[in-house]
Amino acid sequence: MGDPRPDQRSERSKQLILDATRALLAEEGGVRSLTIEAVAARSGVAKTTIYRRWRDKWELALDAAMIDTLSSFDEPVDVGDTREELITFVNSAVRALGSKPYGPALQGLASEVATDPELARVYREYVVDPRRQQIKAVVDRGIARGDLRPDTDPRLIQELLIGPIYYRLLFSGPPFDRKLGPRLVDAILDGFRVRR
Amino acid sequence: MGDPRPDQRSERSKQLILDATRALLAEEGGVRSLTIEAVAARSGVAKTTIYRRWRDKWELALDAAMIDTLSSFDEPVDVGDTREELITFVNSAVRALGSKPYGPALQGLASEVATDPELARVYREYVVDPRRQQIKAVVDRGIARGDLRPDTDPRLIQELLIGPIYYRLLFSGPPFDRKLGPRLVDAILDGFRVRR
Amino acid sequence: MGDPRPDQRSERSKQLILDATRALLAEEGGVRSLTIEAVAARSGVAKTTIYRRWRDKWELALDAAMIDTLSSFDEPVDVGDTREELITFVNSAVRALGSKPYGPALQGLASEVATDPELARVYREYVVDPRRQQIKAVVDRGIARGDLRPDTDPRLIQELLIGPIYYRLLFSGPPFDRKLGPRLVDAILDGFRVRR
Amino acid sequence: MGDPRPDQRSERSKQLILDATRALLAEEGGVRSLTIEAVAARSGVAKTTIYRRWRDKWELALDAAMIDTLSSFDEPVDVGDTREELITFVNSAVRALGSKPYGPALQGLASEVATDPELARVYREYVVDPRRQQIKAVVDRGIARGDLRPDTDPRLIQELLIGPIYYRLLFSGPPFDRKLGPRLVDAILDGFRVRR
DNA sequence: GACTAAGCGAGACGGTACGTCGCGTCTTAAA
DNA sequence: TTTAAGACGCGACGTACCGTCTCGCTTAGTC
Repeated sequence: MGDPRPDQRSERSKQLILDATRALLAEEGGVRSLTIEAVAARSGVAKTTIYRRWRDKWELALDAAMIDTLSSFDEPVDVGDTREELITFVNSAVRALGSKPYGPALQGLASEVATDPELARVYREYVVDPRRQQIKAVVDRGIARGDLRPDTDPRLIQELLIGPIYYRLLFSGPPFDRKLGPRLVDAILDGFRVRR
Repeated sequence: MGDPRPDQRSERSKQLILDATRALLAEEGGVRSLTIEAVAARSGVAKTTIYRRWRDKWELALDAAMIDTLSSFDEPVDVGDTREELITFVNSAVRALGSKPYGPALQGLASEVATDPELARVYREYVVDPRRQQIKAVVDRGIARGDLRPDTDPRLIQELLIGPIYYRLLFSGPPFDRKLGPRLVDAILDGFRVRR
Repeated sequence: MGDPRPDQRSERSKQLILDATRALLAEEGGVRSLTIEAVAARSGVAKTTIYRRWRDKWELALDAAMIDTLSSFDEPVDVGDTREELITFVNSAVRALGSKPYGPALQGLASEVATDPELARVYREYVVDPRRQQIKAVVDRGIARGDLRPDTDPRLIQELLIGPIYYRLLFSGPPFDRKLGPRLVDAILDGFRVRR
Repeated sequence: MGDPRPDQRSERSKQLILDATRALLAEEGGVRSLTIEAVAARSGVAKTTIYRRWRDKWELALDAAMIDTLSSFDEPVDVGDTREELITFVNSAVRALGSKPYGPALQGLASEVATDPELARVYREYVVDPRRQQIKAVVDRGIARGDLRPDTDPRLIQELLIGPIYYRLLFSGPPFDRKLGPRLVDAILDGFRVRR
């Protein structure tokens, strides 16, 4: 009684489900080919088992796509150079959105995240907020160093750096090349106005 | 007489459909409550009549949402002040995405536009490209006036100004207030770097 | 006024319609591939033109199938031999039901004739009744000759000879060979009881 | 995996579906008023549940109509009298085709059975073949008794007895009275030829 | 030889039913 | 007790044809 032995099948089937989900997301069709029934079929798991763990396919997709992508984000550690730290920050986003299964998954999830409060909460908790922490740290250091203006708003910086990448992913199309990060960072550092 | 009168029913039912679509989009639920059957029921039109004109509910939603929204975009005409022209440009986007039915519609459409090439084509043709023309004109004038650096890339400007707005709409949430436009414009004009 | 205006296009389109109908009936699929829209498309005639002349596709099919089939029925004229006359009678039915487009058409029409009073009326008027007249004449002559029993009921004779052929067409399947006619006739002439 | 699982709901919904089907078949309109949607509505079952078990409405109708009708067919057991046994045989058919829901169902099914090989297969397996077995037994006994000619063909007998009944049901109309059976049997036993 | 109404082609329309997909729930049997 | 298996109610999909209804255009026969 009260035996704290986790059922091993539980963990195993969870992995099977996530693997199948990632495979489906990476396939032609992205979220389109992601149905609970397809995940069940491919993973050899019963639909019930999936629903026991995730509310619907969007949470499942988000979970599956985030898991190893988020851990691959580079922490913009203090290297003494604000520009470089910002590039590190934005490059992680460019890389993630430009590759599978995260890119296609996010294309498919955008509408749901925008629309479903619970999914938005999860997304913000696991993706938006941690990154805000990161950018805040970078900005704070930048201000301390005297690189950035003291009133620099981290949220605005984040939106200016990340927004265009999502915009390309969703509306105006690729590319997601190496140069994108530096160009964005230089733009928001220097601005486009001519100095007189 | 000699008056080439197109089929009146045709035009009439088209309007009924678009009105019903807009009404549904503006309701609680946005694109979620937009089903072809609901549009048919509300407009008093047969499903087949809808399918005769639009491939699926996404094209219908795009059409319905764009029609009067696009025409409400302010043309950033030459007023001799680049900053003001950019604000005019970005304010149109803020206003559109912040109000019904365009905002909710675009939330629902994002995933489809990102995923369906035909829908993307339409969206780019009717939304992205015209706005690119506008921003290009503004940038060209800005360069000519000596306000903007000669190598200023209109696409980058557009993405920096528009991207964050979409990002809020889809991922990080409101607000879409008056100040957003000026803040974005000032950010990309001046940058955040401290001048030495 | 009140003048009968013979429009020649009228007659022409009628022929086009009937030809297209017969072609469709003879095709793989029989009545299944017979839709008013298909007839219109194949004949190059407007749907309206078809509906102007026939109530629905069943009447059209019946009309098209009967036209040259009925005229091909052999009249069982007086040849002095009742058995031979009966064989002539039944052979016409075997031949008609065994060939296109009449056979397939009747397979498709059976349910409608059984169910739609108006169609039944037409069918009886143009098919059943004339054949009843024929069989009555044969029977009358047979009785007069002393070949048939005086109380011989023509309707029963007709049903015994024709019923089995329809039964094969609809339920138990082919063949419709040469021997079928004589076998049926001999059966109902002689019966199967052993004489003592 | 291949486990025979007696799902109780399964059996229950099957009965609900068949009951609703039989009710609709017995109504004014016969197979005309039989749509899958109507069956679903009346039985309180989902359309998909119907399609899971029957390919289309024809198979459903056949199934529903046959089930208790076939079991009501009298077995023409050996009573020492061939005529009587034949009458027993044919009376079952007269009674079945003359009453609901079998009669109307068969009117509606005729065209489909004639046209759809799979439906024909089912019909022959469950209706035609068993009855052929019956008639064969009767004929065999009749020959053994010396009542019937030794070369009597059971298939021909069956077609002569059954064909006319179907013919009335589908083409020439009622009645299906008590006398029909005996008249048919006597006709094929004695024939109409005058003995000399 | 020009006029005019009937007949025509074209095809949009409201409508019914189709057969399918995938959802999320629920039940059962085995492990 | 947790699974796999899968039936179920449900909502919506997109399609096929139905039979009705304008729309001009064509054309025959009358003036």
